[in-house]
Formats: sequence, C-alpha cells, structure tokens
Amino acid sequence: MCMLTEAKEELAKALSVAVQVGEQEALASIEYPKNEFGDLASTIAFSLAKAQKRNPVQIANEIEAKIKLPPAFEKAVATGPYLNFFFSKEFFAKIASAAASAKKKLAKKKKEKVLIEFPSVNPNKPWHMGHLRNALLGDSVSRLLEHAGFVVEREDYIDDLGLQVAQSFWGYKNFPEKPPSNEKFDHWLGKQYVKVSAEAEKPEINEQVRKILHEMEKGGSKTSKDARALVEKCVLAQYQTSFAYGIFHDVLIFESDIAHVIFKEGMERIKKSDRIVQETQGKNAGCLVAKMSGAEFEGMENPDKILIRSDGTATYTGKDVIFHLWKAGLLKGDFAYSEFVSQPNGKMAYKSANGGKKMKFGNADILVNVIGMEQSYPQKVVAQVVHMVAEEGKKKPQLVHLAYEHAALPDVKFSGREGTWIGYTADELLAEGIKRAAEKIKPEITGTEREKIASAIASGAIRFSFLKTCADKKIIFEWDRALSMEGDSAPYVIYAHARCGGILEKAAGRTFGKANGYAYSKEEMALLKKILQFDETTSRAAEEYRPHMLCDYLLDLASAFNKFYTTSPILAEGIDENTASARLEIVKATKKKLADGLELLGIKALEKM
RNA sequence: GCCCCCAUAGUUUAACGGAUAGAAUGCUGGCCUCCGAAGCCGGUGAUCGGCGUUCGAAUCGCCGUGGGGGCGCCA
Repeated sequence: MCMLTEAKEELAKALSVAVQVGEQEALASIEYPKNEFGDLASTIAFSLAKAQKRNPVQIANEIEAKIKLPPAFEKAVATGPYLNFFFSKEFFAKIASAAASAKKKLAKKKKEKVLIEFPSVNPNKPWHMGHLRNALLGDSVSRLLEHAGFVVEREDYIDDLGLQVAQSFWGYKNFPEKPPSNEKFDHWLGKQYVKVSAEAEKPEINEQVRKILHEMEKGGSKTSKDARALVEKCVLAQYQTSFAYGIFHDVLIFESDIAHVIFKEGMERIKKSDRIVQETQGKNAGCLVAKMSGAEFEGMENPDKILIRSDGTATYTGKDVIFHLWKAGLLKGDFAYSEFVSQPNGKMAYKSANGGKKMKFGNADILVNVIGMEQSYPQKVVAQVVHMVAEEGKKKPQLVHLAYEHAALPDVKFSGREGTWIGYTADELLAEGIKRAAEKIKPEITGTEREKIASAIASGAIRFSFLKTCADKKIIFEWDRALSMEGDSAPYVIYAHARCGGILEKAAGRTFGKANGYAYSKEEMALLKKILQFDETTSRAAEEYRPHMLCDYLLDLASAFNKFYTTSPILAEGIDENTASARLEIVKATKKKLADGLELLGIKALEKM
C-alpha cells in the first residue's frame, strides 16, 4: 500500500481513539493544508462541534492534547478549529528512500478489462488539431488506466462505409490527378475531398456516389474491395502521425466488418429485449423502438428512440448498439483479424478483416468512448439501450462517455468538407514544434541525437499543452500556446528531469554513506510531500479519466524541485557528506517520479536537452 | 420549448464544501566565477449577477445573463 494512504489511515485510527468518531468519518475529514499550516489536516472538529453543540476551537484543542500520534507523525497542532499534523523526520526520510528505490510500481492487477475507443477519425483526411486532442486524451487515459491495474485494449473504429469515403473514392476514380510521392497520402486525399465534396453537390455526381456507397455496403465487389484498400492506405498514413506522437492501438474495427459479421445477430439480440418494442401504430409504426426512461429523457417530446426503421434497416444508433454489444462480449459472433501495422512501440496493431485469424479482442467490462461533447445525448441512448439488451444476460457492461470539447480556431471550426483544417494538421504542428525546439537545444548536442531530442520535446510540449486543460473546456488553438516551451509546459518538467540527471551523472563517481538523522529544510520537505502524493494523484486521474490532474501535479513537482535545486546545493564545496547523501536521495526520488509521470502522459523524460 | 457543457487576474488556466483562491503568461524590479537561466526570487492583478442552503460556497440549489452544443426512420 502506498505510504500516504497508510499514514492517513493510521491518523484516522488515532483520531477515532481520541474522540468519539468513526474511522471512516475521521478519514474523510483529512485533507491537505497549505504548507505553512502543516502536512496533513483534519476538519473533524467542525462536525463534532455541530453534533455536540460545542465550540469547535475547544474540541480541536482537546484533540491536540489527547491524541496519540502514530510514528509517521511528530506533532499535532490545533489552529483555531483546524487540526494540523506534522510528519516526523523519519517519515520524510522514508519517503525519499521508498520513492528512489521503488521498482516500476505496478498497481494490483484488477479483474476488469477496459476497452477504450479513440480517435475514430474519418479515413479520408489527415488528423487536424481537433482529432489530436481526442487521440491524446485516449492515449493518456489508457496509460493511466493501465498504471491503475486494468487490462486495457485500445481500439480504433474505422467508418469505411461512410458517405465521405464514398465521395473520396469517387474522386479517386474520376479525377485525373494521382497521389504524388512527395506528399503524405492522407493530406493529399483530404485536399482532394474538399474538391470532391463541392463537385458532389451536382445531382448526377451524387447519384454515382450513392451507387458506390451501396456497393460498399453490400460488399464482395471490386468496388468495395478497392474502397477498403483506399481507406486502409489513408489510415496507415494517419497512423504515421499517431506514431510520431507516441499514440498506439491494439485493434482497428472496420464498419464493413461490423455490417457483415455481427450485424444480423445483433439485430436478433435487440429484438429479444422486452423493453424494445415493435410499433404497430402512430408515427413510428413499423419501427423497432427503444422506450427511453430516466430524468434526461423526461420532458422530451418524444423519448422513443428508433433502432430499426420500418424498412428493416438499422439507424445509426441501432448499429452503434450492436457494436457495443460486441464490445461487451454479449454476442456469439466475432471478427477475424489480420496484421495491420507494426508499431514503433514494438506491438502489432491488428485490424478486423475477412479471412483473418481468430483472436481475443473485445469482451470487456468497461467500455470507454472518447467522443466529442456534442454526442452526449446519443451516447446516453446507446448506454441505456445496451443495458436494456444486457439485462437478460448475466453481464452488465459499464459504458463511459469520455466527452471533450473540441479544439478549434478562433473564428472557424475545423471542417473536412470546407478544408479549414489545411495548415492546421497534427503533422504541421509537430514539424513547427521540432523547428522551435531544435533552436533551444544545447549546442554540444548534435546530429541524430539532436533531432531525436527536438522531436521528443516538440511532441511532449504539444501533448502537454492539449492535456493540461480539463477536457470539458474548449481549446482555441494558438501556435504559441500549443508549442510553449516555458512555464506551464512539458519542457519545464523535462528540464527539471534533465537537471536531476545532470546531478546524478556528476555524482556518479563518488560514494556516500546513508544519510542519518538529517534535518530537512522547508524546500526539501515541500518536495518530499509532493513526491508522496504521486500514487494518489495518478490513481485519481485514472478513476476520473482526467489526465490534466497529472499535468498539474507534474508542474508542482517540477516547481518544488526547482526551488530545492536553487536552495540546496549537493556537490558544491563545503557540503557535508550527510547532507549530500540525503539530498541525492531526494534527487533520485524526484527524477523517478518525474519520469514515471511523464510516461503516463506519453512524454519522454530526457537526460539532456 | 426541453436537455447538456462552459464562465476565475489583460490572456490561458488550477482548486475532494474548508484556512490568506494556486499557477503560467504579460508588464515590472532583481539573480549565472557556484550541480544546466527552457531556471530562481520580488511586485502587479481574478471567482458573470441575484437569492438561498451551510459553522464555512469559486464549488451545492433556484432564478437570471453571456457563449457553445444537442433533442431526425439524416449520417
């Protein structure tokens, strides 16, 4: 168990012994005071005062006098109605050594499997900055969940049967231009799509597009195979972007495979639910309809949701429900898979594919969808309908909509059709970032090492700038903000890490005895307390699916380290061995936590920059 | 009409119902002979409005204001 949790629990126990209060209540009353007040605090006197109709200040004073503190604590001080507790020297020493020597901390394995879907970009254009936000959220939440002990499967849904793809395919066939070798295919296809979508306004073109779409849906034809090949080529190009940012997947599920492999069984399954009814009259006559219930659906003019149309075809919601039944392992049918691309992290990404081999994807307990905020309503519908269908089985999957507000330009939204993304792709952003980062790297670093470091810094800076803002806030894109290398940024955190590395490198030749009875300074204690909070912060960030909490934490940690750094020399003349030893331990501990935290955000911690 | 999200220094933002609302950036004044100045120290400056709940509200509730999104047998 982590030291902080343990200390809190011991403290709660001591409180419950000192006064008439349950351990749980005591534990809930513990919080973090500001530095000047103490290391941990309790507000228990407030609730006791209310129950006993007494003065909380007096109660706090009584507890201060009465409490028998566990060894992690040195003293208790009542400040008005607040109770503040101070960690003991021994406890601080333990924080440093525990964190410095800890092996890669793996949380207890959890039984649940999480299937997380992101970013599901239409396969006919490059990723723009909006898609990037989605992918970065999905990627770092995946890392956090893994760290928290879940089995995590990263899935990408590829809608290869959409109208956009049909249009792009029409353009590919009918426009004279062929893709040039000096441009990424997704960029080329995306620009071409802008032209096609204008062209497709014409009725005769639109009709041809519809015909293509129909053939794609039916499958088996040359057209459908060629269209799928086009899609895969585009996704492969998109994935080059993904890899450059350190974003990886386990499996890609194509809409065409959903349509051909699980759709029929899914429909049958839906029909079996008694909360889903076949309408025989009214305006939905002939349709299969889910009867929605609950607060969010009351007061709606028509809370019924059509899953299957009167002509027997499924609506978008219906299809989505079926896909989620598969994700939750509620269908017998399963896809076959083949290799899609070997990723730079050493893992293969698989794709659903006709004629592939059987593998074990899906069948998850928690289904997370990283999808824009505007889809809240349809996501609620899908979740509820999946539960209606699942009710009859044993398993009840948990559906999570990880909603985020979009990243956009000051005056326009990103639109594939209008091409407003041109000049704002994730590739261009990274290229600009690399250019800016390269200028700041130490002159003695040269060649490929310099290039590697520049791209690590650029990708890190961008990742951080997107992730540090809470997902439910809009991001108005600005180059300077997205590529910031100072202040609240990844380079700030990486820089602290590199400073740690520098010290340890310089200290490498010398040997120090174990520090003994060292009296920590204000800066040292502040830093150690931050280190102590690593586990709690990462597990909360995972539970709440909020990576920005980790960004915030890392900035605090780096800042606490920088303050320590300027006040606490280690290898300078006149520093005694005991002090040097104690401080080196702190540096090791800090470096480890900075590196681990950055990794959970998909950012490389560098030794030099 | 109904539903959802957002509103905090000039700007970008953080804050399990707890103490003096924390950062960054900007502007401004300092700090490299000393483990890396992508850094450190100081100054400046904020909870959209009203009512309520509470010992205590940026946070919870109600009513507003401003901005964004959603509510199809569309995709």
